[in-house]
Amino acid sequence: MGELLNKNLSALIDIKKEEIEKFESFLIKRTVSKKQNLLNHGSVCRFVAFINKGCLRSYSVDANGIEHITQFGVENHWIADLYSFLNQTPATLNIEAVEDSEVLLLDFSNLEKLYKSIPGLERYFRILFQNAYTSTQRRLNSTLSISAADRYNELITSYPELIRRVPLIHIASYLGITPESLSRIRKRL
Amino acid sequence: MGELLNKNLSALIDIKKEEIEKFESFLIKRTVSKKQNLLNHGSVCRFVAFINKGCLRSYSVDANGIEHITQFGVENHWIADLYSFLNQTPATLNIEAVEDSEVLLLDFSNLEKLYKSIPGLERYFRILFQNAYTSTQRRLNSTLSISAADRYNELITSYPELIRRVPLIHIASYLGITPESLSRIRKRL
DNA sequence: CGTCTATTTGAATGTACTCAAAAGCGGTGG
DNA sequence: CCACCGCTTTTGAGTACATTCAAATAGACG
Repeated sequence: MGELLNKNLSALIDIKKEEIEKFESFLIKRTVSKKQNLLNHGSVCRFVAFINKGCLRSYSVDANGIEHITQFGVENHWIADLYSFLNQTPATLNIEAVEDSEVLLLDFSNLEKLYKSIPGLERYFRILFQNAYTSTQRRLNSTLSISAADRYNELITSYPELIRRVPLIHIASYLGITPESLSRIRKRL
Repeated sequence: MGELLNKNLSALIDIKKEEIEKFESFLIKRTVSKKQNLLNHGSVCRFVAFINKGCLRSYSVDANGIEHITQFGVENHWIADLYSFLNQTPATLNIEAVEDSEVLLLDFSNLEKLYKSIPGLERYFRILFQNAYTSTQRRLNSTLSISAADRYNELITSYPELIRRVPLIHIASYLGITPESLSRIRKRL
C-alpha cells in the first residue's frame, strides 16, 4: 500500500515489519483529483494525510477573501490542519489538490491507538514535528526579515520543482504578496 | 531543582519519580542577568533551556541590522535556537534575557541519552514540538493575513502580561513593524 | 474553437517606512 | 536626593514600495 511511507518510517526510526503492517492497516487510501478539496474549513480535520502521489496545498481565506497558503505538500510528506486535528475543532484551513493526488489518511483516534501499540511512532512524529517547527520558524523569519523578491529566490532555489508544478498565483499567495507583485518581481530578474 | 519542570513533565506524560530525578541530574542551572546573552549567533546552540524564572527573547539580525524576534520565553517554557541545536550548526539566533532570569540547560548529547533511557520523553517533546509548530503556523498565518494593528490586539489579549514585562520596541520587532509604527497603532486605540 | 483561468502591464493610491528630533522614563553615581 | 545619561517612546514630514483597480494578453482544457 505504501512503499513510500514504509521508507519514510524506516529512515527515521527502527520499526519492525509487522509494526509497519499494523500501521498501514489503519490507513485509508484516497484519491483527490485536481482542484478537489480534501478538507473544508469549518469541518473538523479528522486525519493527517501522507501524500503518496501528487501535490496539495493548505490555505486559509482572510476577511477580505484573500487566500493565504500555509503549506505545499508533495509526495513523501504529510499534510493536515494540524491545529484542528489535535484539538478536534473546526478547521481554519482548506486543503486542496493542486494536481491529481493520492493520499493515505490516518484517523485521529487511530493515531492515539498506534502511539500506544507502536512506541517508536512517538519518536517518528517527534522528529517530524521538530522539523516542521524549525522550517516554519525559518519561513516566518524570512517573511519578517527579507524582501518578497529575496523570498521568491530562496523558494525557487530550495524547491525548483515547485514552479513547474504550482501556478504562480499560488506561489504569490505563499509568499504573502499579490500575483501582480510577483509578476513584477519576476520581470526584474 | 526544578519543581516547575517537574510539574510540566508530569502534566504531559506519565513519568516516574526516579526518571524525573535522572532527567534533572542532567540539567545545569544558570542565571542570566537582564540584557545578558545566553546564546550568540555564530556559535553552536548546545542546549535547550527551560525557563525557571524570568523572560528571554530569541532574535535574528538581518542584513540591515534590524532585529527580528522569533520568540519570547517566560517561566515554564523552553527556549533555544532549535535549528542550530538539532543540526549542531552555527546559530542564526541570539538569545538574550529581557529580565534577570534563571534557566535549566539540557545538553544536546544528554538529550539523546535521555531519549534512550526515558522513553516517555519522546512523547513529551513530541507534544511540545507539536504545539510549538501549530502556534508558529498560526503566527505565520496572522502575519500574512491580518494587519499589524490586529496582530497587536491579538497579542495583547492572548498575552496581556507581555506588555508589562517587555519594552514596546521588542513587541514591534516581534510583530515585524518599526517602533514608530507601533506607537502610531497604539495612539489610535 | 471557445471559455475560463492565469499572467502581465499600466496608473493611481495608500500604508508603513526612513530620517530627524523631541519628550519621557529609569537607573546610576556623585 | 538630585542631576545626568542612555534608552524608549512619541511625533512630524517626506518617501518608497506593494497594493488596488482595470484591462489586455496568454495558456490550459474541454
